[in-house]
This record gives sequence, C-alpha cells and structure tokens, in this order.
Amino acid sequence: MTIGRLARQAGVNIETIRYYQRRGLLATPRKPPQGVRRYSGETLARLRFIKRAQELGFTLREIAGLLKLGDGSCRETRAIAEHRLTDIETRIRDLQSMRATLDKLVRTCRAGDQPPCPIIASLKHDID
Amino acid sequence: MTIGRLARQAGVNIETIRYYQRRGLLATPRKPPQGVRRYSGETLARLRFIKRAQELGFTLREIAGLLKLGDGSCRETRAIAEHRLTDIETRIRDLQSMRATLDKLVRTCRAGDQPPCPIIASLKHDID
DNA sequence: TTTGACCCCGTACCTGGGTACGGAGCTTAT
DNA sequence: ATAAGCTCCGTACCCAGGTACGGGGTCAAA
Repeated sequence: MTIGRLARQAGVNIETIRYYQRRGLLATPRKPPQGVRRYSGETLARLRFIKRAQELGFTLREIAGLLKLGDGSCRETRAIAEHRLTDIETRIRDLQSMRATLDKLVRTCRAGDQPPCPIIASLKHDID
Repeated sequence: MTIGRLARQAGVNIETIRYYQRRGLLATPRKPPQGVRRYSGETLARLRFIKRAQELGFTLREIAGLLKLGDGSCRETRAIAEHRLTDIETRIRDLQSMRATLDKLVRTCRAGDQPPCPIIASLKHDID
C-alpha cells in the first residue's frame, strides 16, 4: 500500500510516518526508479505497536529499543518496561502532591471567596 | 541588585530571567544611559512566586495570569487553579491506568522469564 | 490524455521551558 | 588604570513529538 493508505489505516499523519522513518522506528522501503514506495502489512503492525506502546507511556527512543529487541530478550525488554514503570510512579507521586496542595487551596478559597486570595497568599509566602 | 545577583538569589539562570521578561512575567527595568539595569526585592519575590507556582504544576502562561490578577479577583484566580487541578487529576488517572497495565505485564514477564515476552506480545496483539 | 489526487524531499515551524554563544560595553577591586 | 568579571543583546540551539509547506514527479480513472 502507499504511504497515504498506510497512514489512514494506522490513524496517523503521513508526516508522522516519515518522522518515524527518520527516527529509525520504521524502515523506508526502496523506491523503484519509476514509482512510489509501497508498504506492507508488517509496517502497519509496527505502527500499531508504536501507538500502543505510546499509550503505555513509552518514549519513541524506548519504543525503538523494544522494536529492536523483538521477541528475543525478555530480560532487556522487562528492564525497559521497569524503567518506564518507575518513572510513571514518580510522576504519579509528584502529581498527587500537587493535587493535595492545590485542592486544599481551592477549597479554602471557595470557603472565603474574598481578597486576599489564599491561593495568591500561599504562592507569595510559602516557605522555600 | 544586578541581574546576576538576582539570579543567584532566586536560584535561577540569568537567561531564565531574560526569558521571563520576554514572556511578560517580569518587567524589564529601564537601563540608565550609562550603566546596567538594577532589580528590586520585589522582582525577587516575583521570581520566587513563579517558582512556587511551577512546583504546583502551573504553566508559565497560567502564572502570568495569576500575577496579573494579583490579590484582586479570588474568583478568577480560583478558576485558573481549578483548571490546573482538573488537568492534574486527568493526568493522574491516565498515569495510573498506564501503571496498572505495565505493572501487570512486568509481573507476568518476571514469572515466565522466557520468550515469547508477554510485554512484546501484548503490544503486538492488544485490541485497538 | 488529461486532470485530480497522491507521493517525494528538504526544510522550516510548532509547543514549553528554557540554555548557550559571542562580541561589545560597563563596573569594580586592586 | 587596568584586568577580571559582569551585563546587554540578538540569535541560535536543546528536548520530544510531531506538523506544515512548496515545488516537482507519479498514478489512476474518466
């Protein structure tokens, strides 16, 4: 299939496919002297793999690693996933802490609803 | 004080201060014909305000809004904070869902520890 | 065979939050 | 008064993950 059809099938932009080729996530098939490049269903599967990995939070760099490893090395694949998991857990904790503070401030603000705003006050005076 | 001293006091890079000036978060004091710009403690307080707001997850655009509102409008300030809170909650939920999936995959992988890797298999076959 | 849709390729641009560089002018301590 | 160190200013670059543009080649259906 052509790149346009591949893009539609995968639900990505044509430019994204070219970008992945530049990033080394997808091979660029040979272009016949007369004609355009053709893509196989395998490339489509690879694109879907990339999308699902992105939904799990993997970066393109990590996804390139996963693709290169393939079915071969469970251990190395798991190491990548564990690293991603650790990072996600850190981000969750950071966000939860922000949420707790923000939630408290918003509640206090709603209770008073008049200057001086506790949100502003907190940002001005919080201990460093 | 000079920009270098201000940067050291606030714990930010000089270039960051200039960047904030370009973004409209900080005013650029007039430069005397002979000499360099001088900054007041008020600018330092503003910088610290920005840093604390960043720690709560606010974007620079939002922080510019908070600074413009000042103590004036509790309601508008709260609207910004509520928006940030909603966004943070969404991100937490997304990350928690990623964590759940990843954690299950990593555990399954650890249990088997041989190809075909369940992580790779999952990325290949997940329903769209 | 023509016309409209599609592909190719290089390059530039986008968001967000900065960082780096380099030459010229200014200040400060000795 | 001179050297070291600072400031100023414009511009370019960084990360990630793309998106956009424009001129030329190609393909497919009427």
